[in-house]
Amino acid sequence: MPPTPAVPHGKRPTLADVAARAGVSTALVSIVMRDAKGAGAATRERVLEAAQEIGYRPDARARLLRSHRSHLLGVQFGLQHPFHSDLLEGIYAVAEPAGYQIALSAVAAGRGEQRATDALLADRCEALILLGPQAPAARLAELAGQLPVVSVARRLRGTAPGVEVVRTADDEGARRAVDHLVALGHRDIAHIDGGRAPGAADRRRGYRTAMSRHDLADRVHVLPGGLTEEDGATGAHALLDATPLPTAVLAFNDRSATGVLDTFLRARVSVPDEVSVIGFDDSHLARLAHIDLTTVGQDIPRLAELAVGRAIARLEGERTPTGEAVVAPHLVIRGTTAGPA
Amino acid sequence: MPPTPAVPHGKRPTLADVAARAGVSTALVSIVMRDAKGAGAATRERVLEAAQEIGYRPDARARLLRSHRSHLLGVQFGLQHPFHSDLLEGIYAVAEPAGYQIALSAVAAGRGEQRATDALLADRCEALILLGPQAPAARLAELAGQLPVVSVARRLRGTAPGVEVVRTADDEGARRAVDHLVALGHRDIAHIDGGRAPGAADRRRGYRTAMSRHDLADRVHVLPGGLTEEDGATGAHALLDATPLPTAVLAFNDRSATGVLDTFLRARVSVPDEVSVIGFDDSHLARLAHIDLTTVGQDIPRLAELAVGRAIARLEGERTPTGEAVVAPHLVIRGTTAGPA
DNA sequence: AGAGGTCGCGCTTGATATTTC
DNA sequence: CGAAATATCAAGCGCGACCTC
Repeated sequence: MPPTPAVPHGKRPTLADVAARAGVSTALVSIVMRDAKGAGAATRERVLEAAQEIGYRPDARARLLRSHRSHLLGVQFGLQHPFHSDLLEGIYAVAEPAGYQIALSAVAAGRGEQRATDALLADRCEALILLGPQAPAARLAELAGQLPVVSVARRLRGTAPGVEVVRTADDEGARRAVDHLVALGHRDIAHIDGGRAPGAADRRRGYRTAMSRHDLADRVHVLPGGLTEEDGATGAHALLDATPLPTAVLAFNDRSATGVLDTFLRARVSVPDEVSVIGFDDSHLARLAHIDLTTVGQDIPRLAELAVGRAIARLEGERTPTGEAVVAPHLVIRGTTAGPA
Repeated sequence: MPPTPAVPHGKRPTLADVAARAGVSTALVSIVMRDAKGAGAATRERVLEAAQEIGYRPDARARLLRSHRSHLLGVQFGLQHPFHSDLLEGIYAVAEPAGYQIALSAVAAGRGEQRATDALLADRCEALILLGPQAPAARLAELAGQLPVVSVARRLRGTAPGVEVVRTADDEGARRAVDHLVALGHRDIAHIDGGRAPGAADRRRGYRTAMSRHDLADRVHVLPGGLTEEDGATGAHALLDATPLPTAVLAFNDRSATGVLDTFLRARVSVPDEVSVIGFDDSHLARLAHIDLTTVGQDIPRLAELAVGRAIARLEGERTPTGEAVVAPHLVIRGTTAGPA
């Protein structure tokens, strides 16, 4: 037999129940539950005890309905993006201490961004934080007309007025990677890009610019890619087919770089002895001892802090968008890069 | 200049606003917004138009507050578990067509399961679906005393009355893997286990049982592991150090198997020519062309369907827990297994 | 300062009133 | 005239802001 629950299903206790049990008014219970001032120490204790006994929990919805502020930040994220998971960790860590709750809405197969944001709006979020949104700028602008919107990791210049943008300096990241390789003595550096993924265009541009700056414009070699391991593997195969091999490869991200590493291993091409490989993101993957990938790290805690901070700033008085917040990436040198043979 | 929003910040339109604009009562607007019967076609159109014009959206919270049913399923998941992401996709796919909304609450560093479930309860979820919960059985029983609780992918027998359990037959999965290897001619089959991870004990047991059934009890070799790539790599190194190498390795999951593969590649041990490797989960990773991992697939759509189904069944009348729902896994044969040399 | 009373947030939901054939 | 279709009314859901004692 299951243990007798303090409160059977379907009969959730309310403020009034606690009040009755403690022999006080509901208003007082409300005060106590919110830790507001206006209640004596003795009563406070009695109320808390009564609440405990009957298993009372404040109803968040009723609460939000009544108070004009909801202190709710809606976050849209992609279920299949580990990078979004990392950002979410950071967002929780910043938002909750600041007194804001997070409402999550996932983008998944069969559940597009429109559905995700609609759910968030219906939940009365005060602001939206969108991780790597793919929606057209017009849609973002439309949302921004209704409430503060922060776009993380997607560049949007001018086309979506009112949208706050928080992103990594992707071009600078690519530049740092190229600089590092050139410093090691590389000249033939190929780039397997990210196609139409957020940030891909900037990384591609950063790569090109950096190559030119080192007088290597004629060595520029961009291969079409994407954001998965498979895209990296495909790119690596293309490199193997077209001899000679470059001495270094800059992949769009760590997942792609992993595909590159794997392909080279199978082809008996030694990394970093024959070819150096650099990733992007500094994901958990890159840090694993047996991958040990040199990569461009995004400052995830900082991105999360900025995203939440911008949203809150807009909610708490700031009228105008601050424009872009661009966070510098940093190079993390590990074992997949070395001087050319 | 940003486009003039239909509704400026902070003045969210309500039913009453729509009613005033359409010249009808709020009750009627409510009927129209819910697509309920009781409104004429012409009025319906007029109301919808008015709602559209002023950018009205129903307030989900007020709605839930008023109606006795909330049709809200709370789902707790781990941010760093790709397997949970896959399950979530399935859960969305089943729940929304059934008329239920999903409230997400993530477990992350600094945000434990208690916090996660508390948030869900405060949100007035009608039932809880917990993905791979690690909380003590007593806590789960306590929750089950308040509302229907479904635990996915964690075994709980007897110790947590009232909790519905949906899980894969992990022991059977391990058995199928061993059977496959034995059929190929393997006898020296090692198992790098999952330590204390959910399902690890069952997989370990399934491995042992299957080995015994094939009269290979004396070849049983279990190495301590875990659920990450690193754990697999560590196990593989241990195998390499202690000659002779087994002819086949069963890893706890695909991530662990990836670590094993990588380690063997680096050590110039050919897979599957010298050693066969099997994973568990049939994650996206395993399917990648360049990994091509033989693995034990969990039936994610079925797990999701059962989890949501059980929760809804309990909400819609069924009084008693149905006990465990155990889903059969299936072997997915790819390129990392072959006969021994 | 500590306490209670009251109203209404935005919505749904019976019961009730008005129409139409 | 009565059933069915439309529309309205009024009462809260659980809570917090504000007022009073």
